[in-house]
Amino acid sequence: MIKKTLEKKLQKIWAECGFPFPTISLELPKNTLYGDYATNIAFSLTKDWRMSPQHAAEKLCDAISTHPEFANSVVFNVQNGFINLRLSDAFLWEQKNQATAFPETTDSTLLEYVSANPTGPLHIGHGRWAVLGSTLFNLLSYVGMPVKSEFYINDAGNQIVKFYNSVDAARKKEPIPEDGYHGAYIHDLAASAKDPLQANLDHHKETLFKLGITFDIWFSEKTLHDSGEVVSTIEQLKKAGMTYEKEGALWFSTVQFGDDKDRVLIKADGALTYFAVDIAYHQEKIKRGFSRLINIWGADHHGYVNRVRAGVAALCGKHFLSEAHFHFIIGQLVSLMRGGEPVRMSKRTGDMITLDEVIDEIGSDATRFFLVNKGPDTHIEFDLELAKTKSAENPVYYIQYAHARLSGILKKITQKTDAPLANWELNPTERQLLLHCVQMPDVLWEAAQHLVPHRVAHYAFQMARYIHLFYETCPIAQADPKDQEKRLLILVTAQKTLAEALTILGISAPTEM
RNA sequence: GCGCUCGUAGCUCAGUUGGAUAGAGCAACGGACUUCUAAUCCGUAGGUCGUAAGUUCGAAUCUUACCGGGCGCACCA
Repeated sequence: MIKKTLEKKLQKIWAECGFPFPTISLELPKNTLYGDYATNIAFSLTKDWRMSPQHAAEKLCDAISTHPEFANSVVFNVQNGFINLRLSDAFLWEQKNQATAFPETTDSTLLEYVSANPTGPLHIGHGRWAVLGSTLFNLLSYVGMPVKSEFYINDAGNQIVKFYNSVDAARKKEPIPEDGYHGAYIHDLAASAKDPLQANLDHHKETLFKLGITFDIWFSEKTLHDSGEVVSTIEQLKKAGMTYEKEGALWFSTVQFGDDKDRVLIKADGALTYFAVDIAYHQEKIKRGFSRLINIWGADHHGYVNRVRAGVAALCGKHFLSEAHFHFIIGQLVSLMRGGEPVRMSKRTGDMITLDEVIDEIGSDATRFFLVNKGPDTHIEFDLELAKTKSAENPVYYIQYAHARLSGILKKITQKTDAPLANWELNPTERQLLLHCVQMPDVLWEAAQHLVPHRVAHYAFQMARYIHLFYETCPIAQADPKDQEKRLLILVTAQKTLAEALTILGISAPTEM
């Protein structure tokens, strides 16, 4: 990781020179003319040092610019108070061959996502959480964080009863209860002898598999009831004095843990609330040894975040109030349009487009890219007609084409590897591409730290841009042997790097298109 | 009404702990295929970063108020 390494080096050397800074953080200048990295440290010194940022930066730069540690690797210059760093070509070549060692993480993470009710088919919103979750999972795994993925199956409770009643009614050719499920799929389920819940679940698995998604753990809610976990969780809360009775119900005072009001655990009719089950579930996760929980939820459940967090904090320790140990990613909903008209997505109407249909229409790669390319906080408006007619212009093809083009060259030209590189000087296009390649570990590490999978998509797109430019302006077949050798090495690196990014995104890297 | 969230180019969206002249794609316009794949590249045009204050060397980013969209506010799941 270049950036981290440079930050540490700078900090160390400045400390030796008598400038102890707690941390140095490098940023990527917007304008690449300034350099590859920059630091604004001088701006924070103006008061103490009683000098202008420019002056302070020059002083700091003097201390390091001739340091042997940076000889042949970094060129410094000061502009507008910023200290700019430019990496040498030799350094870039060296980095290309360096294996990345990501810092070790002690936390063991459980990533729960999708967790759709098995009472109906998955819709595009589920697709979004699914793609976000699986990309995040790939990302965390890639940077060496221990992580397991889990799908929580809501196979108990009221909705399940209503669901079974609906299918039963359909089987008996009776009208479906008012408060039941009225989708057309209910009749399909009724026509089959299979258990309808299991049938839905199998269908979920198939749909997710089409997107290349599998889960480490499928966790059944029913097992929490059967094992007595829910009851014992409530007992535990009672003993801790965190519950009280009011109007015939048992309440949990979650307010003291940041919730805006207290919540019912056992209703006046003696039934458990979903909340009671859910905190038992989350406690169970921690009992299984996970020290960090990440949940991806739809925005329609965001009002639920605080009470679950409060519950977990009460049972398992206040550190779960912190995002570092219990993180929620709230995915905004996806509005599905067809020809400018909104498509309703309710499971109860029957008038819905399923995730399955979307994947069949535009393909897994495009579906994944479209859903992961945007931050989870944005509201996506997705027009199916538009997606179909413009599928050839989808950025995912731009990226895949970049990979295919490189493959095309490799098919025609075989690479000679062993000879030492005769010409390692980089022209701007070559340099841009190689630099971007060796920066991947930094990008992935930071994306993993901030839990922002969409940054991987942007990285891949940027990579494709540089590859196309390289392809257009740096011929290989007709280049002289020195350039050819050098460019082939860059090409192989770029192709491998892009393929890795695509793997994390769960998108195929075709060798021809 | 309260809470969460979003508002950046005509459209869809990036913009990293606050940094240098605000960034892409699509759409529009003009160029580049006798070449390793033109699903590409180059160029032009496009902006009161919702509005108004505040914080400071410096704000799209932080604070407050308002405007507008989405979603939540159950002894449903």
